Amino acid sequence: MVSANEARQNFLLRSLPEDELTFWLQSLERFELPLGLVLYESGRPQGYVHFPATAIVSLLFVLEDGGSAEIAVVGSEGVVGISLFMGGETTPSRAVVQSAGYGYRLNSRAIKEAFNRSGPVMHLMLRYTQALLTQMAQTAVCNRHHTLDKQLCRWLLLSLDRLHGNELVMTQELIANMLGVRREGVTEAALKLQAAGLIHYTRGHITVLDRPGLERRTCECYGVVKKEYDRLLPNLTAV
Amino acid sequence: MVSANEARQNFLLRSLPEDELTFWLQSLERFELPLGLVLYESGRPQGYVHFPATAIVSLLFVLEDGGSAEIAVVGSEGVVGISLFMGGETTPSRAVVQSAGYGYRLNSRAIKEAFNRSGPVMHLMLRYTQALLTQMAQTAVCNRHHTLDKQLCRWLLLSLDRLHGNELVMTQELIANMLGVRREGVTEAALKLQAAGLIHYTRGHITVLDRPGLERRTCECYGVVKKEYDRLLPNLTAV
DNA sequence: ATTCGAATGTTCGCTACCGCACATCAGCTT
DNA sequence: AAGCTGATGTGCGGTAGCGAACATTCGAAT
Repeated sequence: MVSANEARQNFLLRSLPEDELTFWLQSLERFELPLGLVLYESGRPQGYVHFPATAIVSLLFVLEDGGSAEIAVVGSEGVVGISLFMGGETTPSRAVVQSAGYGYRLNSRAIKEAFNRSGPVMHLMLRYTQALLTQMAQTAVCNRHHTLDKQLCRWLLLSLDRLHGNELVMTQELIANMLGVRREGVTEAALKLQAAGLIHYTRGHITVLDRPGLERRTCECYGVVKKEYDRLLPNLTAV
Repeated sequence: MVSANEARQNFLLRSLPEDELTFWLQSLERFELPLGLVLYESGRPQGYVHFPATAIVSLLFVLEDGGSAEIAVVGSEGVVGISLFMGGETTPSRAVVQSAGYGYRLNSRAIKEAFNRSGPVMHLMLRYTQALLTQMAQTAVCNRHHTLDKQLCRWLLLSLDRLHGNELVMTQELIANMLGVRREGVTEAALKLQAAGLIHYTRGHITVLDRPGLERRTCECYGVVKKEYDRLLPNLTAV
């Protein structure tokens, strides 16, 4: 059993109609999300949707040869497991905890019932899904056209937006997996950003020193996605 | 006014409950889709959703510098304009007719009403949306990891699946825009495929000679997407 | 304090693709 | 049948990122 105030740490839960939230509290469970936990594996049925509170979850597509790429990040603004209400039950993607924390989970039956029972719940989830869709699409374009430097900036900013504070616990190896590039490439890009005074890092910790600087250096993709999230999910940033 | 049999050229329309389809027929309009027509421009409100019958529509993301990348293709299996029922009204993407033909359009109010009125309609549209989402995500990974050769194969196959016949009317310049690469790169890749006896082409026309060969040469991305479409949209291929 | 393993830094040759310039050519127009 | 225009072929130097091998160093554990 979770309190309403706890649940409100997540934007979607906070945006539910009052009576829905109250009803959900019966089924919501707090759920720890340690770094690296695989919430969903490609093609496997999912028992729960997860609403991150303090954690960040990456959605990854994995290739046969082990290559991978992050297609979207989900933090306290969203929900992991949209295929449950979209009707597909599974997706070909993997969901991995990228930044440790906790969240709340709701079992598959409860989310489906709520989705089908309540128009406002449905519309909220669908607007979020559309935002997620934009993030995925913009990531695709970014993969095609932008340099690793800029993509790293974008990635840092996306993560930062989903965290409180300005420090990421994250090795370059993991970032490389997310971006679908070589670790050495990340090292090189990170060195440049550090030399430019934008970030500082030590093993497994990245501190953002100059956020506006990062925003100036990143590609337009970050802004496009952010703008779309703000448009589709009003009051998202007004926390 | 469109007849039920005409409308059934599109998979989603064909999959509607009988009474829904009958009701839709009042509002459906046949709509010509000539090559290059821009159905939606990024960020512009959309008055209609379009159900292609014989045409193929590309969803493109366009960058400030004019760079672009196709994030998904929609043919007679789908619908263009999901943001109308997803609730966002617009998307940051552009929809362009990639292969001329026609389709049926339904005004924004009618699709929203149907979506909200009928559970089966909603679930059908959402399952399709999830399939589309998979296509987008897999495209993102493919952009990152696979060679132009393989991507061209994937692209040809995706287009072929949405056509009757084995000839595409399409210049290399356009394909380059879709894939987000240089035209010369497409020329080079196309030459290889032609040399391998898989395709034959003259100015603006590509004929696929050896489809199984293309399937052998493409990356796994094609198969992943196809499998997911078949899973989410049963009876799609049983035409 | 030492040790050890994981994280980071560095180098090398290589490949795919870019951007540009230009040559060629098919097929439509007149 | 000549001419034009858009489509395709080709060659160039340049670059970002790859893959592999290796050097270094932080910091946690003993």
